[in-house]
Amino acid sequence: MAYKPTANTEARKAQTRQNLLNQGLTLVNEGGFKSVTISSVAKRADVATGTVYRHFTSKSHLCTEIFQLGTEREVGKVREALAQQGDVATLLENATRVFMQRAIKGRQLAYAMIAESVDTELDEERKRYREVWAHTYEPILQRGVNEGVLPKQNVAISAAAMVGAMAEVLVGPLSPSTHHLEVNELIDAMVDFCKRSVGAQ
Amino acid sequence: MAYKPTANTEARKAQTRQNLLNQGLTLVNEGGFKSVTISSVAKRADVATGTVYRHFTSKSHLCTEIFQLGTEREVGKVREALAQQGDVATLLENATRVFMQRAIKGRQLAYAMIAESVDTELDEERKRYREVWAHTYEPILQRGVNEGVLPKQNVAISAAAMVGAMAEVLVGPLSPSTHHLEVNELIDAMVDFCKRSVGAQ
DNA sequence: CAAAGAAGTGAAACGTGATTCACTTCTTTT
DNA sequence: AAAAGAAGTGAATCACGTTTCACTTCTTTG
Repeated sequence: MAYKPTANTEARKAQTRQNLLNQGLTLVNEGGFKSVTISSVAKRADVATGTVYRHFTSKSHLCTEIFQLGTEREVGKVREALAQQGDVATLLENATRVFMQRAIKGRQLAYAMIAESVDTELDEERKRYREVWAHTYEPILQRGVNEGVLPKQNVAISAAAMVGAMAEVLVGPLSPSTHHLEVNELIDAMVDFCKRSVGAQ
Repeated sequence: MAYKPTANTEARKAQTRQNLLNQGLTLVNEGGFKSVTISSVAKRADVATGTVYRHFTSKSHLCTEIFQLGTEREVGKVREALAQQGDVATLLENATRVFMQRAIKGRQLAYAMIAESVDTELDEERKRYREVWAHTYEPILQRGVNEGVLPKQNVAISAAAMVGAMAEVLVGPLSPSTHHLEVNELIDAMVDFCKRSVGAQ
């Protein structure tokens, strides 16, 4: 008589869970973490609020996972760009473009992921991911330094600083309202900035 | 019989108001905006919660003024550094050091001022101040470009990016816990980074 | 000093959103 | 098909901080 869900049932449950995360991410996309409430997520995913608690122990837990999902996705894309063949300057340029381009569509998301503060728990997670970001850029910088095409520098700091620079221009003067600036102009400027900042060319 | 407060009484009131702001700023310093509540500020200033509403129409209003107070202070210091005599590279270096040094003691404050999101109203204010920051650095960059010591570039973007870079390393890998890094090492690295990023030597 | 009005008080009302839990529905097992 | 347990529900409760307001205290004026 003892009931154990079959693989199939478990899969369905997992799907609900995943759906909650996806809908949550969508919400962040649209209005940042501040628009994520248990009921807003539940409504989007078309389940009751109580159901959310069958999958996540607390709102913090839910937000943390949403954050991870979103960040992992972006980091992955940048890693991909950096894993290609090519010289340091080119790869750096490509990675910058990928990061910027993706962040611009989905600016709200980028902002939420990089800066928006929610609660202590999520802030901790974000701190961890700052390192992930830095580590994403570190290898290419290190390679550049080793090859002698980049000047000697603390690559960890340079990497973090580069990410910060990109993040800032995304949420700063270039807010959706302020359009005295073409998107491409911005990206080009940042490509130059990033290259110069680490001493490429 | 109609009572009108004398200058003296008004001064005392103004003092209460100022005290609320100062105590609020202290709280931000210690625990970010999230630790600012009407009652925490009131308690610190040793007045009742209701009193706060005699001076500020709402929590948002209070936070906005605290934010302005804190930011104005920092911007002022950097402006001062940039107003000295000297060549572009030197002034830039000095300004970077001032910014970084001040932000490091008072990291929580720096973070709160630059990134911590609180409510829509304050976010608006922060957006305004991002421009202020950018404008603070713009003139020196423009001068550098004019003098030909810096390469042609979009100085507004460069300025914003520089600020972002500094902000990031302040809240990132260099969190209070992570001390594998000397403060001076960090500052030096950022001075180099900033100079390179705008193409100074 | 008495009246008028400003400044200050703080307990209570409110608002918002997280969390709980008794209950229903769906799946599996015998 | 009945029992056992998992998944899902959503109204009710709770937590926590903001805001209000009737009231007290302080200051000024005639």
